[in-house]
Amino acid sequence: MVRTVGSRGPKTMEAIRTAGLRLIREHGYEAITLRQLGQEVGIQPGSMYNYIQSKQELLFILIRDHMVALSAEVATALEGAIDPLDRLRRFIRFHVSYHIRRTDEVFIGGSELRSLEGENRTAILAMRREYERLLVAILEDGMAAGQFKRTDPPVTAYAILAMLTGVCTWYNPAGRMGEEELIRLHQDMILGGVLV
Amino acid sequence: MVRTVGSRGPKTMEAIRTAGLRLIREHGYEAITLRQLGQEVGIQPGSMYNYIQSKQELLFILIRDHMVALSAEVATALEGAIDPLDRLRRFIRFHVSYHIRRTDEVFIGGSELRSLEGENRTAILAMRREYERLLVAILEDGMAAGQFKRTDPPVTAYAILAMLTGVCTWYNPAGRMGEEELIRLHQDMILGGVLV
Amino acid sequence: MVRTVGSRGPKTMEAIRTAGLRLIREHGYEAITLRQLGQEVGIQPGSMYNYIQSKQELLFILIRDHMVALSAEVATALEGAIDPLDRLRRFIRFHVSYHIRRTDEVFIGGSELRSLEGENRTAILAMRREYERLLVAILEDGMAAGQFKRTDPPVTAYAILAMLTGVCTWYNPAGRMGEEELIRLHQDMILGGVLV
Amino acid sequence: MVRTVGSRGPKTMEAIRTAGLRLIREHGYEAITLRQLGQEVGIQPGSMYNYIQSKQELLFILIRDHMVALSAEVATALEGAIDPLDRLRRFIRFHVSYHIRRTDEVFIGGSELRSLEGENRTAILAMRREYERLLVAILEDGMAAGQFKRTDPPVTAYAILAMLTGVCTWYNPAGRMGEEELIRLHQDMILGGVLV
DNA sequence: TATGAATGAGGGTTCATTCAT
DNA sequence: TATGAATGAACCCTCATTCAT
Repeated sequence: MVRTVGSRGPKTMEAIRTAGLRLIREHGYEAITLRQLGQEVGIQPGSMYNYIQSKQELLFILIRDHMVALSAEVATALEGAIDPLDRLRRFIRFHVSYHIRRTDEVFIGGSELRSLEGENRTAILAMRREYERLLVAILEDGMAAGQFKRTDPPVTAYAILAMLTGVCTWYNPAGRMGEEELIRLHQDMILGGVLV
Repeated sequence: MVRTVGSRGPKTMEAIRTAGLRLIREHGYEAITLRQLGQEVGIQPGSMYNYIQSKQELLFILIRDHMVALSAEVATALEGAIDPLDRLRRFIRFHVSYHIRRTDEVFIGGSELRSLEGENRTAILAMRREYERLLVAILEDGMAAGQFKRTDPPVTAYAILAMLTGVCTWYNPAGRMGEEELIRLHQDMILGGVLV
Repeated sequence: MVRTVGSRGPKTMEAIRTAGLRLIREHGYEAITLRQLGQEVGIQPGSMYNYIQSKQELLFILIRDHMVALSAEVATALEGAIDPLDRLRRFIRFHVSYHIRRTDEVFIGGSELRSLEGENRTAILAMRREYERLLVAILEDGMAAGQFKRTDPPVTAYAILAMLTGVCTWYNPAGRMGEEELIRLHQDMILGGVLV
Repeated sequence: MVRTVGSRGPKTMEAIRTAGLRLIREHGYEAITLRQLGQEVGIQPGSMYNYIQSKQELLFILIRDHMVALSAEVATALEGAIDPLDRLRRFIRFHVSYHIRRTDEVFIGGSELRSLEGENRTAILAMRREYERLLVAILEDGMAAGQFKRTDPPVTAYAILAMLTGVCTWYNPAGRMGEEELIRLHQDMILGGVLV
């Protein structure tokens, strides 16, 4: 759709990233072709190789950059907070906020993991585990402090992450629910459940 | 790997389904080839066309049959229950149980929706909406009865479904947590949250 | 269209011939499939092999039978005629008449010759040459008798045959010109040309 | 056979056309494969798609270009001639001459029409009708002028065209009859018939 | 005789990738 | 940097043919 014809230099790489994110999100990594991508960007397929080494590398870059940003931003979001309950609230706020801001990256980062090969996959999985560990640690701390019910922390973390990450698949920013309300709803659900 | 050599007739169709589910789950619909599938089943790729009309149709059949089963079984699971709280507990139990029993179908049913074309996609989306409506209705009833907190029912339903459906991506039946415990954990989380 | 479902025995062979003629004429030998043919006849493709040895053999049979009939009938048509002019008139009458009665055979006999392999092709070509020789002989006799202009007999024969055979590609029996008139027109053209 | 190794750019397209004409003429459109064609041209089958959109389009291009040339050249051939008899002589001369110069195009243009799909076929048929109309008009004019016998002009035109077009199937330029003699023979046959 | 399932070869076409210009 | 032409592998799918039942 958006076709930056004749884009040159650094702008081209940016155009490749943007178009790549959108196309892969929409059709999946295996389903898209470098021809499609080139057309979207406004260059010939062969020219793509001035910017990327391979289709696989493009996927890796997109996911890795997203994971790097996620790690950096979550650190900022939790900065200074010590109380487990406070940290959990902040974690939820950050995660939801990030996931509706960068829907494409997040979605791809989950669904296209299986298309990553060898070391690429290993590297990303390590970063994911690190991120998950943050939540597990919060839960453990909260349980130790007697604030949270005693459960299996990793499993509870997975359940929570599944719920929080889900927003990137169905949340519509133009819909009737605003970001703030969405965050509250998730904080309430996770902290207190549905019961009155 | 498992090669049902010389499988004939109806057995072959069943072998195609089983191998198809596993392969698509593992590599994705776009990534697998009918050669792979044929090899797994123990027949030539062309012979597949005695059972399916196209690769696309195979995907559709796999997802559709899963949705049909899901609809039928959830009805049984909720049968006779009237109290919204009871219905919610049963819904969670059923959903979790089904999702760890039929991991492949469930995973594919979510991740490969985008590979369905035209009417195939429309048909499946309709069935999904119908299923989601069940949970929305339970939430609405419970709120009306004053049992559940007042929230946006569809959004809450999406959040809950995301959490429950997540089990198919990470739950390991051979791990230290049994099915019953997993169900309880989810019932507790959804009903009462993490707070003490 | 006409589907003789469950046809048995000798009727089946006849159905194969008829359907074969129509389909090959319409789409060409290479373009049709035994599946199409089977469907038209009302049997499975495999069952065809109870009647024919191969697709190639079917083509051969269809063309050969047509050539045999052509040879037999032209002999009858010329029987008793001695005068070259009389023979030529009869030849034209017969050729036109046969070619609008058995359009499919005739058309296939010309256009699908190149699809005949090895000996099959040789055999048919021999029969064709024999048939052409008839006309060449008539022309030679007529020239010797001073009735026809002196020209190259084989070339003239080819030219005449091209004109006469053409009717099977464009003549419409339901159109405004009847068979008798069509025959006269060709007799007149060939004998006297267009000039007054 | 002739392999223009390493042919680049426009030369390749020309090589595809030439080889295409020869192969299709020899084996028929349905019977040839892009692998064969590629080998003849000296490129991989897939590379063909830098020049054509599909096998079907190649056929269309070959036939269309021939029809365009035919139309253009016949106009030149008839230019300035008014007398119907003169026009008819010129038409015969041109048609025969063109048909023995471009045997492959002409043969394909007739025999592979049935392999053209949808609009492609419609377009070519329209061009053919236009060409045939030229001859019909000449005949009508000549009859009106009292020069030609009164007959059904379209049918007579078909008969003449069948004879004239036939040369492309049997004429051998290396044989004992030269082009000029061939033209004369057809002019004489059509104008005056075989009778003395 | 007829069927249904299978084979094995191959057909048109696509695509990531390369490279001379 | 960008292009256009090429490669080579593979993909989905079709088809003549075989054969146990």
